[in-house]
Amino acid sequence: MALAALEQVFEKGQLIFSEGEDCVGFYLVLSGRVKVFKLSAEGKEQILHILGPGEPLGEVAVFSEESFPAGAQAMEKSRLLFFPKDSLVEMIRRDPSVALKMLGVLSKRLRKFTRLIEDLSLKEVPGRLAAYLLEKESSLGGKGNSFSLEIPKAQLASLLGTIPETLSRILARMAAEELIQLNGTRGFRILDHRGLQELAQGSRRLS
Amino acid sequence: MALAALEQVFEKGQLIFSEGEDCVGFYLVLSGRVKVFKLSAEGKEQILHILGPGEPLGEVAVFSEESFPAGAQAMEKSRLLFFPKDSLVEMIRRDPSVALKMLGVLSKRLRKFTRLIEDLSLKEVPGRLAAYLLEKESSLGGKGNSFSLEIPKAQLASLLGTIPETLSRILARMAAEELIQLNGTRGFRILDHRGLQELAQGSRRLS
DNA sequence: CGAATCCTTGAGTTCCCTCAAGAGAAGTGG
DNA sequence: CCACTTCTCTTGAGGGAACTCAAGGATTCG
Repeated sequence: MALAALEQVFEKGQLIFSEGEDCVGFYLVLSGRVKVFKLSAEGKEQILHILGPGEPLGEVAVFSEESFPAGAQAMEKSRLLFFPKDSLVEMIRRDPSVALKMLGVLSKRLRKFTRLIEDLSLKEVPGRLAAYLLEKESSLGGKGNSFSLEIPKAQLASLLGTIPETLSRILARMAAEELIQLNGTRGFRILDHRGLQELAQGSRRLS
Repeated sequence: MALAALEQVFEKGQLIFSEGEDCVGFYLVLSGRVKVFKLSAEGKEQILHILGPGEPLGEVAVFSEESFPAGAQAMEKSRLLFFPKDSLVEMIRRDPSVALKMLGVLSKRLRKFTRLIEDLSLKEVPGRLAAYLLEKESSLGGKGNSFSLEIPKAQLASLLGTIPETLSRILARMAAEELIQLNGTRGFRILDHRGLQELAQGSRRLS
């Protein structure tokens, strides 16, 4: 049997699937960026993750035989590869190492969620933001260099479990304390790594 | 090769492993109850899950080749079966269906975390509590029957991402609005299912 | 250049946490 | 069985972090 896989293109803002929908397969992101999110009754959004090229999407639903636990939407024009449910099971049967790989992916995701839960429950917004900035600096720029967010601030707020207004205020305070420097709308430079680290681990607070 | 597995007994309150420790294997709960948790810098605790007989513990660390992402502690005297890291990989090699089963377990856990994140980020404490009570009623008592918490309220608070004082106040308010009835320290009866459901989904608030 | 989106700032409110003290339950030992 | 300690839970007063609502400023895009 051939491993049927179908390439699909989603425009910016297009829904890939909604929470509660029946799962018929999973996706692999080829290009673009996709967000997975939850919505509250009042419409507030919590982003669970943002996926880029090479990352799988919707695998969870395949293994637990239920509907999608969250929605997914393209943040920009994106190409995805769709795998019908059965083909994954088939792939595992052919090559058991696929299973181990998949277990690794899920474990990593679980770890990421653990951290998000920790952040939401045990840290304040400045701490979450500090951690995010430090991580982005190292993955995008390199220590001491300036870097630029790849997502709008409203999306960042939703990723950090807050709202744009709060995010904006906290960035302003960080800048006032010379922890960071803001360049235009999305540009950043970290001035005080130590200070941000202390914020991230809760041993310091903004005044 | 024999599948080495070692039975271990942990007393109430005893640590099974700490966050950050190197993972040398995983456990299966035989009896008792075990909590998995995160601690903040100031000592506040967030319980990630409470595991009972038949549930695996610490699997995540096995697959992602890193240290434990959270700590684990016995909530009462518990017997656990310990499996060295390699034996799980070996089990999967012998019987690939083990991998599928494990994938199912991880998926379920991921789903649970998704809900916890949703709760922490998008719901208020009364909503989380209402959802918890409804779930416990159906798993312990049966609709309309009274039931009794199996954990101290302080632990419940930590599971819901709040503190005992807040929990206590909200229970009192729920009782005042005749949504629930409190019997002694741990006894409950749900009087108004509809009301609690509305609280849980955010379409109603306590006054 | 105009329209639309995104971002910032202000004022006010709410939820929940902190701190503190007392009431209740449970376990221990005399 | 009763005093004792200890643990758990409740209740009050106060404060702080973050949300809502509202409006103005900045960017981006067609």
